Amino acid sequence: MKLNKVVKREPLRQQVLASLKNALINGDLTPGQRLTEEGVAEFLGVSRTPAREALAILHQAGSIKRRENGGFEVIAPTMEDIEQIFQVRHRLEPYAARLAAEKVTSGDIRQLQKYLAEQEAHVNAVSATRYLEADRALRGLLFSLSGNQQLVDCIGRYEEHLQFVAALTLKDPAIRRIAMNVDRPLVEAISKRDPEAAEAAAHTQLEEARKALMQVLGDAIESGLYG
Amino acid sequence: MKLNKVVKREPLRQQVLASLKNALINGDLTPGQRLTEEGVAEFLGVSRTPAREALAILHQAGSIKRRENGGFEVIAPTMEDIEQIFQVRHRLEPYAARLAAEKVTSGDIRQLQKYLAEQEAHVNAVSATRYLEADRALRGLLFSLSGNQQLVDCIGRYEEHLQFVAALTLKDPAIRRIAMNVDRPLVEAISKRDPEAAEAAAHTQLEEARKALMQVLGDAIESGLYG
DNA sequence: TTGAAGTATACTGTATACAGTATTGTCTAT
DNA sequence: ATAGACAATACTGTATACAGTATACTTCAA
Repeated sequence: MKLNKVVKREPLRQQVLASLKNALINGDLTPGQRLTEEGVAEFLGVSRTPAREALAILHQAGSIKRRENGGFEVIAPTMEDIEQIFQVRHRLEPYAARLAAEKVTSGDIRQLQKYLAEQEAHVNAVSATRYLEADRALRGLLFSLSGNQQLVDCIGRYEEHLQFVAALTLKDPAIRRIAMNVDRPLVEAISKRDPEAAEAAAHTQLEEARKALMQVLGDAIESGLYG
Repeated sequence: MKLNKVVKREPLRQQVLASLKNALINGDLTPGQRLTEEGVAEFLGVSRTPAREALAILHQAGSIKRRENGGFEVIAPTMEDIEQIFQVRHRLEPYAARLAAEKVTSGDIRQLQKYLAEQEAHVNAVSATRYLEADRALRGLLFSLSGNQQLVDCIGRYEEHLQFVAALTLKDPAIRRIAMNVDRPLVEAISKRDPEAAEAAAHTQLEEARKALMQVLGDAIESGLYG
């Protein structure tokens, strides 16, 4: 039997999807922006088929919505959406943190702290990119430590809707510093394998995050930069 | 200006998707079963394109998974998956029930009770179809009464994974009768606008449902009818 | 009988063609 | 100048063609 090729060529669809997701996260695609199959296809130099499929997946995931007459547009979460998402987060994420604290291994703890250090290192940077990457990595690991894949999937569902607003919020180093102050205790509680403390820290962290996001979103809407 | 046509023709993709979803729910497609673009297309008399898109959506939703070498297969939730889903349900659904009890209107209550009566009417029927329809309708309404669309979406994420096993479980009228015994108090608590009682009833209901599903799934796996 | 090679088959990924529809811009007649 | 008709444009929905690849099958040789 022949071995599989080491290089497994990714379908174009996946590459297009990755491009679009990336653009959504880093703000190249802003809420309200129009997207058509042909436009995406042409821009990325592929045919309509993979573009169409990537858009369908994004649509299914809720990151974009169909326009009245053709095309899609990037979703612009309202303040109400954000409030509702945080209600759900309060139900799920502290629970995930608790489970993680019960199951975490020493290796996991090292990795969590590595991500945290990575955040610390970029907390005052001009660009928030590296900070955000470390943040996403840390959160991803933390949730997966819960050992409950269904829980991770549920959390993943709304994460994407938050990313644009979160990135907007964390552009400001001052807010990053505040965020670190509530991230540290969470990692610490998990490192001490203290489920109660982890759950409490997750609640605190969410409350801070909610306040910051609502503030920034409110300002953005008011100044007409959004919506 | 001309009025929009009243009849807005559904894309084939949607029809294919609906067919497949329906087949998943009522057991025409059983876990482990193979699905190919061409097979679906031919069976439903459409070209590969809409079939492909419907499959992509199902895949994205997690109802089917890609096979090693071509095609998809219907997902077969393991006992662990079900346990994990119920952990999530315990976090979300009692909360949704609580919110619903706080916001429910008299009209909603009438509708809930109508669905409950519909369930009662078919609890001993030979086919579980009508019972299941009423059950889905009731749950859908109940959750949407929470007023939190993000919460509804999260709940919707895993619902599909449960439906096959739930349908299998509720084939047995005896289990349907047990289910009614825990459904009634929930609707009652909401009708009384009692959030505490609603939350508690939802927990109880979930615990009963979990036990029943695990039992049936365990038997099915043991007898090799599944997996 | 068995192993190896070559061939047929089945399926996906991708591009492209074509039809249908809504919107927009333009031209003409009044 | 303006209303109304008509053409151009911009999309999506759907079918289909074609290439690439993995699997199964068959055939031929030792």
